[in-house]
Amino acid sequence: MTVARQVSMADVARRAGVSMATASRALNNAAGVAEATRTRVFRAAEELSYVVSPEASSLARGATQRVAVVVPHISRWFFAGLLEGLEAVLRDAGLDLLLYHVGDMEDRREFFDRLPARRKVDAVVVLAFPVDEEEQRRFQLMGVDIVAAGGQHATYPYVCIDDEMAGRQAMGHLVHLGHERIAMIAAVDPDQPVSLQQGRSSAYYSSLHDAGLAVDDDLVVTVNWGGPEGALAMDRLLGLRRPPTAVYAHSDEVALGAMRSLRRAGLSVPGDVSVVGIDDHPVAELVDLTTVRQPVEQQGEIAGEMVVGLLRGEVVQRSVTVPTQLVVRSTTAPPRRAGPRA
Amino acid sequence: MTVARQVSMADVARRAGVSMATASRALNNAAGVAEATRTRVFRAAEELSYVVSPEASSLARGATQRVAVVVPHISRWFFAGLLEGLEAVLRDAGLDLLLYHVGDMEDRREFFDRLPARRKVDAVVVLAFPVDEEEQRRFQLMGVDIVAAGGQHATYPYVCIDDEMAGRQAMGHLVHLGHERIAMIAAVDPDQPVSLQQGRSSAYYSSLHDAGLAVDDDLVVTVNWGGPEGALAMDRLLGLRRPPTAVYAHSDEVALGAMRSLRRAGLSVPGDVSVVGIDDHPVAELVDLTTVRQPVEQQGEIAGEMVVGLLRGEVVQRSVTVPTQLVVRSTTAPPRRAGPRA
DNA sequence: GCTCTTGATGGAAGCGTTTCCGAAGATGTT
DNA sequence: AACATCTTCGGAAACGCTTCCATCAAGAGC
Repeated sequence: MTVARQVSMADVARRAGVSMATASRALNNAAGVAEATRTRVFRAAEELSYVVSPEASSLARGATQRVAVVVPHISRWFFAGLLEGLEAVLRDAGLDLLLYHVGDMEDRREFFDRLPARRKVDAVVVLAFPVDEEEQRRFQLMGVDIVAAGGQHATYPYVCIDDEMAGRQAMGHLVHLGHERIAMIAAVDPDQPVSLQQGRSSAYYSSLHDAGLAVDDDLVVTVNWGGPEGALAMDRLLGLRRPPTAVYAHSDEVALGAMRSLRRAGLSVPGDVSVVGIDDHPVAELVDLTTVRQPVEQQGEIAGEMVVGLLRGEVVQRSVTVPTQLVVRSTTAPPRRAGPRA
Repeated sequence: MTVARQVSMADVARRAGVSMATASRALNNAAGVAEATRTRVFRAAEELSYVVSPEASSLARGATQRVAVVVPHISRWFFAGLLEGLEAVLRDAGLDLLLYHVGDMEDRREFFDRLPARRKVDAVVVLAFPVDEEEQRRFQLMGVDIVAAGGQHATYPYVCIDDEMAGRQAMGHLVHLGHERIAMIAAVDPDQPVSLQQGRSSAYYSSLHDAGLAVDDDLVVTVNWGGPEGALAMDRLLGLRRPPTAVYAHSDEVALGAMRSLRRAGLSVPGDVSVVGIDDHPVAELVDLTTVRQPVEQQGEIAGEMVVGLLRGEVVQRSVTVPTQLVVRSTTAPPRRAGPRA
């Protein structure tokens, strides 16, 4: 694998018959370069297939043109979707995206220890996790811009959905159908210090309250995020003396798990019990799951725009909340007169 | 957001009472530094909470400690999984990961034009897409190491599964159950020049052949990758005078789509028709889909190890093929004596 | 025709490391 | 005691670019 000697800006300048200063200005489309000169420089660069050394450029300029993205889970649909949106706008803006997976607390410590290495990036966007005070100080110290996505944040600009609202859309649907014994399967991320989606839970209680329905503590079960965990939760609910006629799951993945338990128990959905999720995960459409849609890529894009704005020194909105929307498919129906067979 | 003046290596050197040369050597654990001196330098660095400037370091050293990962789809499970594995080993090796989404041909051109900007990365791993000759030359020109994952590659080291084998495992299962009219829903990526997963198709024909079964062209339908597309394909198959009693889908997502069509048509799975996929997507478990499992994260990890090896100048295996495994769940069963009701 | 702007250009000083090379002590050999 | 060898260390030249500042030429204004 032979590598031609890297052609440097000096080569371009020489070929174009100008000084390096001028070559640099021309190449960067900076002001104060005669049009003819600029063209000449560009041609020379073209001919030598020259491309600037980002290292040198960053070093001299003091900005890296890179932004770090910190995610707790890479392959979970929600995060992958955010990432996709984010990448698109960052790329359009000529920014490179450094990906960091920060799963558990250990990773987190390491990340804050090692990585925010000075000047590695100009900004970082943290996806769906809170940043404690000490960590905020670190960020501040390294002087990077921060934006958060997928969860609201006190200190930094953020984009997210209104979880409470999303939850109420799901619950409202169930209530509206006439359900009175509604269960909630709440999902939490074991590796995160706190849940960012409190709203999803509180929506349950407020909806019940608004509908004049009593809350039965047996009907809410909290599990770690994930399909199999959702199934476990459903098993528990099915073991109740009076099982629910409907279940509200914090996410589609959890809902899917619940449906599996239902299926294996020989119960029909929505005949015996209705199920509603949140997210509108691509598979929701494939299994005809009623859910509340949240625009995922769009959130990523907005976060991206915030970063770009910040980097340009513009003032950006402190927060934007994107709307969610109930999508009724076929896992929900009015309750049986006599509830599911117990 | 006030930023303290960046402390440089000169500060550290001064504080430790040594020259920059020595400080640099000490910090890099290079040979030829007295133990006492090294300790002193480290302490000074610690006290000043010094961290090297990656830009300057790269510039001087000529290596970036960064690797680019090029993916055709970020949020598709398979790629996200690869990414997850890859990120983990790259991170352990102290390498940063630059993410590039190269969806269609347009992106691709842009990528090769702009991004391989000299020195942005030390290596690139391309996920599941072929690299044409011109593009190979570009790579060579920029002198980076390349590894491929999720598809075999003629020129670069790669890691992948044996698609033919995976397909045969799926088909073999169907044949073994006694099916004789087996359909195939082949999935292709419209944005990619060629399908990297030819083996999945050829397995169909060879399995049929081995079983002494005739091929009926009506039974194979090719669609773009995706659940909804799978559903369409199934609709077409159901329209046949003699529909299949089993379908082999190129992926779980496609299989899921097919199942939706089946369900909507009032057909039961596996009662009326059996369905088998490939991948063992997390939801496969939740819908009890029979499938062929491929270790996704592991492939990412292996690709990562290859990169790390290459960067260390070691010789790495030209290719590694990870094993797949049939996972029988409940979407497959022997055919009805009289085929599905038409 | 002669200053005054204004616009285009070049010189050169950084940016923060790494690393080649030589200097100096320290150690070991006869 | 003189000399060769090692080890440890400092000086200084890259690395490839950006940008401040000065210079210079050419129109503008009188």
